[in-house]
Amino acid sequence: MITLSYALLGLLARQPLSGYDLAQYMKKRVAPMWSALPSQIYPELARLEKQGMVTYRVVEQQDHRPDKKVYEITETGREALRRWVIEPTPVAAVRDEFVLKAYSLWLAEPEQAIPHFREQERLHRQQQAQHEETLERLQREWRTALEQKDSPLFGSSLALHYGIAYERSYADWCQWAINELERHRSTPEEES
Amino acid sequence: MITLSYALLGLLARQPLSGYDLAQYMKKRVAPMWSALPSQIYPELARLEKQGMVTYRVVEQQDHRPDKKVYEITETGREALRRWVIEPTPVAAVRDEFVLKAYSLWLAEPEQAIPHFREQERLHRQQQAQHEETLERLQREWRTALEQKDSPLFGSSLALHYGIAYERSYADWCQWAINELERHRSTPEEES
DNA sequence: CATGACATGTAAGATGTTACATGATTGT
DNA sequence: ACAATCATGTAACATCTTACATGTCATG
Repeated sequence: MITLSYALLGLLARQPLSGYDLAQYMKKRVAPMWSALPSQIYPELARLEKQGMVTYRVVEQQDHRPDKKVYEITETGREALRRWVIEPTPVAAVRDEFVLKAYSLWLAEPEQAIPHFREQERLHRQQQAQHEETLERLQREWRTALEQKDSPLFGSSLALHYGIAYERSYADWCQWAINELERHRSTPEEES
Repeated sequence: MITLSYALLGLLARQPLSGYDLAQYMKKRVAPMWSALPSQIYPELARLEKQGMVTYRVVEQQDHRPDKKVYEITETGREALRRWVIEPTPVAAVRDEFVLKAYSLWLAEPEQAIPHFREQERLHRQQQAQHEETLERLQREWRTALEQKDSPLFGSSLALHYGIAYERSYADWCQWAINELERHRSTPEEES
């Protein structure tokens, strides 16, 4: 079982969903932890079904919209997920192309890099704001559930807090880098 | 050209290195940005050589140690690296198995998860301390070079600052989560 | 009249990991 | 005696991305 399987089971443990729904969730809600495209999700769901981790029923739609398969987690799937959750995990390897570019930035003109840092900062602040909004909505609507460790919302809260911290720290780094780059740019002028 | 190529070129732009050296660097210094194993690095170096991005000369060793190929970046390689550095970059997708487990933590007993959070916190604080040490060493030994935007050490500084912020934010999240988990554990007792 | 939402997939290719192979020297 | 360091790779496998295929309805 690959990690993606557990991402899917983690969503299905909360509610039944179609492959299409799962793909949407992977883009939005699960984005701070894992990501996958539909072309990987559909075959993986078929594999989970063969292994007895999920079942599905075909739901016919109105308005000539295509039929959909709504997947549900089985007790076997729930057990596998429970076991995986409490297994030890190796520290995640970071793979960030933008930071890697920063490492070789000394080869280029700072002026050309500054707009890219501004854009990254903007996008990460935007993502941070979105997570904060989601968290606040959960807190307003489900105050009591968030206090129960056995509520799915407790898991959502943990993940959202991670996402918020990650995005803020990333955006702050961009801001700091822009400052450094601009400081360097103005330094030669101080010679006069 | 895959991202790994630029990671390798980014190291070779600073000094000539063997494949073995590069593999060591990828494990330590480049870890906060990218990672790769020797089995991927060696074939990739061969491809870079075919493309004229790097050259190598065989260096015979003493003490019956195996010969090594010391790679050097070419002007072509340096130009490719320079162009890549100032290209726009899509926001990096996060893929963190531990955070994904947190999302489904409501299915398990918090007591079983707490030690894993403690271990992750320990490892991330350790990594943070190591980056801080490296940065301080650079600052002590190369104070003037760090102020020059065209010095490799400027790139190192950017990357190290990122790594430090990332590790601290991760460790802080673990600490916060442990607190939450312990609070939940003690809550039932407050009923009396 | 084109794009996007809905809905499910397949096929080919790129990228990354795990396991294996060799062989001397130095440290525990 | 056993593992680690130095040094370079190959082969097989697992995973992920990109491109393609199908068809209707609503929106701009």
